[in-house]
Amino acid sequence: MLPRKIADSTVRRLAIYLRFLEEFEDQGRDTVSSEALAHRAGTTSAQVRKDLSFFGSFGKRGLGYDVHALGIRLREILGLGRRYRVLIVGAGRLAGALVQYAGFSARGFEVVAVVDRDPDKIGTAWGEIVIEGVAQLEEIVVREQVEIAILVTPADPAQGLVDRLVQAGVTAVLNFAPVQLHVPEGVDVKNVNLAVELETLSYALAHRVHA
Amino acid sequence: MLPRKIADSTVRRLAIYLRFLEEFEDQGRDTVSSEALAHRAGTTSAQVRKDLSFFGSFGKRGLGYDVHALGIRLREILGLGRRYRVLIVGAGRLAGALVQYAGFSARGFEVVAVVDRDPDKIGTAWGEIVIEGVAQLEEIVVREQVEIAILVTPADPAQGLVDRLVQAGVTAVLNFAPVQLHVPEGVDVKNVNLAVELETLSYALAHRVHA
DNA sequence: AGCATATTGTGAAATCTTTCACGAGCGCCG
DNA sequence: CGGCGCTCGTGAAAGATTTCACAATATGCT
Repeated sequence: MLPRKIADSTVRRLAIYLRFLEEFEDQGRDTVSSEALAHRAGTTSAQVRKDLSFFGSFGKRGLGYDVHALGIRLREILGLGRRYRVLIVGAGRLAGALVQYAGFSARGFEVVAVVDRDPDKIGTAWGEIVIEGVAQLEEIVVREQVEIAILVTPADPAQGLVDRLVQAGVTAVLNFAPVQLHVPEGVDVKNVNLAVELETLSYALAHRVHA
Repeated sequence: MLPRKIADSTVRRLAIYLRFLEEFEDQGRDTVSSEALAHRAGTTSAQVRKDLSFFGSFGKRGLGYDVHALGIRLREILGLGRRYRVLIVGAGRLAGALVQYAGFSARGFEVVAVVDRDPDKIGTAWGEIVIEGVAQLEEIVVREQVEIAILVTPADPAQGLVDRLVQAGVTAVLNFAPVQLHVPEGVDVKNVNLAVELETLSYALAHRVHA
């Protein structure tokens, strides 16, 4: 389960395949072909087979893949066999949407704490979770054994917060702040930037062939 | 302003450069080197120069780029010289966060309507905007001259909704629903899938070299 | 059993993206 | 005004990813 270096694009597709596999499983299908998966995932069958081949050979020639078995295998590969304890930094609306998003906890990502800077928010409850002060950041990371932090703050304080998180032991960060975070070797950061997504759309609109 | 085919990765980086350029402009800096931009954007100076070179040559050798002029040029390239009218489909919490997100309107993306399926939500106001019924989808697209739709619904209804949007004339879609949408030639779709982002993080955690 | 059909697994080829490396232009200073 | 130091622009090389194409193997039918 440990090939040297797998492309990020491959890992993302594996996550997408898993989603459709689960759908097929719910529908009671036993097997699925690379072609069927590819169609659902918006890629090609050769791509699906190549992606999977990095991790072993799971299919049966002439038949396809066993839906259930491949699902298990993909969850294993993606590290989804266990739960992850997640801290959300910043209690704005986007944070609220993330806390409530069922897709996360279904996949094993459990939000265990939320912190914010605003004294008016500290102490208020979001469902099970009571918002704590950002001053307690380090204490919370240790107390809750946080492994993943989701940063949902303005650009300005983001780097300082990530420094504190890393210092406290967090090694994986999902960053929504529109800055490039600098972190030491061994810490993973994934960036999500909604403005950038919209801007690639406007690029496409602007450069469309006008008939 | 019309090179054949520009990589998506390049366009995304241009959007990122623009963000830092604006920051530099606010700081009153007149010029910036490819090296400085690269550092902020988490890439290399050669990459920055190559990205820009697809669209012309904007720098001065020995000096760098004029912050103001390059900003204008990038906004032009990205199609940000005008405002875009955006419809949000689905009025959940994530939609709420998007409506309120200042970054969008600052970049010229103006939310002109929100629709939902839930009769309890229809008629309630979100700031300036009154939520309308999904039945009015086509009417709203025409009335408001919608160009971009943001789909923030569960997976199930997403394809049907996108079919209706395309039929009504929308040609750009930002899709948060965890499905691969099938659209005709000439329609652009960008996908944002938060679960996939987290799963690439858990992949990284699972495959880390355990010292 | 033999044949037709389906679909995987995978090297090799094609394509795409990033990095390298260096010539050339620009401004400053003496 | 000439030389120096800086930084761009870019073709070519390297590296990464995707696509191709086909042998291998499984099933089912007669």
